[in-house]
Amino acid sequence: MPALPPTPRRAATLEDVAAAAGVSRATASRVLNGVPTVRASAVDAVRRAAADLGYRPNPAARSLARGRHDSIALVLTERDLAELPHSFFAEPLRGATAAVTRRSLQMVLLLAGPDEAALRRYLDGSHVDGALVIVEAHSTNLPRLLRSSAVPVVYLGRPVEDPDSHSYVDVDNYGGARLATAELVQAGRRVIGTIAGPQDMGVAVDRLAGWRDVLAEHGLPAPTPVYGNFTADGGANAMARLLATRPDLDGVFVASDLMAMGALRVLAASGRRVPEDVAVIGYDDSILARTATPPMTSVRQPLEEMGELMVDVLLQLIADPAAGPVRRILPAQLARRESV
Amino acid sequence: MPALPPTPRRAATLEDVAAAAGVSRATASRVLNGVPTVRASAVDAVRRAAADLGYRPNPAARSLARGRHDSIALVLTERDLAELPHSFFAEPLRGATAAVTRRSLQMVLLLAGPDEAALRRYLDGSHVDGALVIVEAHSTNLPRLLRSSAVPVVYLGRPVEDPDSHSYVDVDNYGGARLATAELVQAGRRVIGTIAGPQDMGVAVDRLAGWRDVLAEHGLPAPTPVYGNFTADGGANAMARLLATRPDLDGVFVASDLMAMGALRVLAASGRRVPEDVAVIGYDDSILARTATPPMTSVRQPLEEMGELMVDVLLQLIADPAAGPVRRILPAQLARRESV
DNA sequence: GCTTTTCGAGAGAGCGCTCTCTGGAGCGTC
DNA sequence: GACGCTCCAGAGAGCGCTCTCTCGAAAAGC
Repeated sequence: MPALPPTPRRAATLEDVAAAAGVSRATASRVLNGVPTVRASAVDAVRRAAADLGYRPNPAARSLARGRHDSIALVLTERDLAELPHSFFAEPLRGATAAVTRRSLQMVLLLAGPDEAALRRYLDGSHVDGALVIVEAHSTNLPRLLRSSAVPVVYLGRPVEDPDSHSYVDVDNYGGARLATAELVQAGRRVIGTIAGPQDMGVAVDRLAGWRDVLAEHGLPAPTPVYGNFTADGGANAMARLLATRPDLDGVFVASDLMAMGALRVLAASGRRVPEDVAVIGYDDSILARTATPPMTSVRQPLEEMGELMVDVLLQLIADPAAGPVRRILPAQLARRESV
Repeated sequence: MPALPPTPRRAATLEDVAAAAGVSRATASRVLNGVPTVRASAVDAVRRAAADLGYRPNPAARSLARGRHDSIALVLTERDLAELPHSFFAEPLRGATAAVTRRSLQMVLLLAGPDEAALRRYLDGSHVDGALVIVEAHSTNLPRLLRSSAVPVVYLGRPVEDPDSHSYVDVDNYGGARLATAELVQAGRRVIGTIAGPQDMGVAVDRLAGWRDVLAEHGLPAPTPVYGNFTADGGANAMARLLATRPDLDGVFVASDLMAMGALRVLAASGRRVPEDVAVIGYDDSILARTATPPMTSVRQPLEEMGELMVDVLLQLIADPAAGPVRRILPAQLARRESV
């Protein structure tokens, strides 16, 4: 005769809790959901029974019954994950996850691959209550695709096309560039160039404008800007071109840390010392800035805070989809190090 | 009289599809799940109806009925997300997500905060079918906590304690260190030091052993190793100490790129050129290595592949939990650049 | 003392799907 | 021609929870 099989260790259900507490399933549900119209002794009994049985509500059943999911999607692209500097998605991710956890929601990770339409289908397929999109704005047409999707969507950064019809959380790029340029001026630099990003990106346009305006306000001449593509090599090329035009350069504002790494390499190769001969300020305050030689001053974006704010905005939209596009712009800061 | 309310645009259910196709719900379900015993004409009708109605199965209902979730958890820690070099989680994440998507599962992101027990409760709470843990091994006691959790767990990297009772995917750290050291020997270096990691981490122990063994095999003396804590500043301190003991150093193997950044800074400050005076090899092949001045040779771990493999292993364990701990070790490679 | 109101809680109908059970055709067999 | 098979497909019972409906009992009102 075979030994008795071990107790199947089925997870406790609400039914079990109700039975153990001597109340109906409905009452147990009320207690666990904080409905106030329950006699105190019943509340205690249910709480105790739930604890004793190690009861955890089955989220699938709950979601089915409620028609809500208590989970939101986080959309990243494979490309960005591979190429973006560390902080760009790690920090917002951290902020968003913290905010989501605090509200006991869960976050589903979605990697948008080449087939972005699949993503739209997924979002319309009633899996999540809303979506957070953290991708490089210009590298995607997600905003176009997701417009009028079944669930609300919040973007990190202003979408390039038709920004007014989307909800987003952004940082003040113009202000950040002003901060950096003003710092260089304050340090006594007089020939302050810039390595700007591609001008089909709003971010890059704003940063260029901030640099230009501060120079103008101080009556300083603006060297012709050079452009990079937000890569290290692009930054190196741009720096070489800038030095060719303005060998007397004594300061440079670079629109990203990654480009600044290339720029530092070229400055070193040309025999110039940083900051003695040329002061450099990057943008992003990424790990690259912190570990550069010398550690580099850089414009810091409140990325983690942005992630949290994205969740706030998304929940607001989930609660009231008609609240229309919500836009929030946060100020940039300057992380001062030894390159100025 | 109020206008008729707009059609509620309720999502199509299986019932709707079945009705449109003129079959029962059961048959529609069969078609959509690829059960072969269905007449061809019915298959067509159901497929067409599903397409017409834009039918997407409700995952909550499916999960409830099947008792499976088709989703796995990805566990990261806040700390790691903040401090680890870019590639350390981005690449495995990418590999894992790709593998998960390919099998049309979904990935739920879990940030393990200070309260790691909450994580255990979550995993036992029947939300996911299994978990992937991508955290710095020594910074956590997750393995202890998650042992005998309700669902299978696969770790990136060998857990420090009691590794034999856990499933993991790791890379051959000893072999990677051998690769790097052999490269330095081959380049004609004769005084080859190492900046090792904390010796309470298995990874660091293995890397140190690889370096030592290769030197011994070539009959080269091994300078006393110096230790860093896997930070840039730690690497800088270690480098300074190493130079103090062995001013004649002409090669150094550093157990992480981040520490190598600090080392490069100190080498530059001491007036030594890389690679002319001292050759440097890092570990991780992160963006730091690629953007360093000069671009640095580094040991590359197949992190993306590891992420994919983790998913394979996890699915295998979900299918057969009794398959016992599964261990997989992948070989390291060398990414050659200009620092040797 | 009887009716009305309020409060607390049970019954039970779903939510959308899966999957077992059952049964009707259509075919071959003796 | 009765019987047994195989092949398809419908009926319907859940999966675990929420939430409306309903109702008894206690409190309040006249």
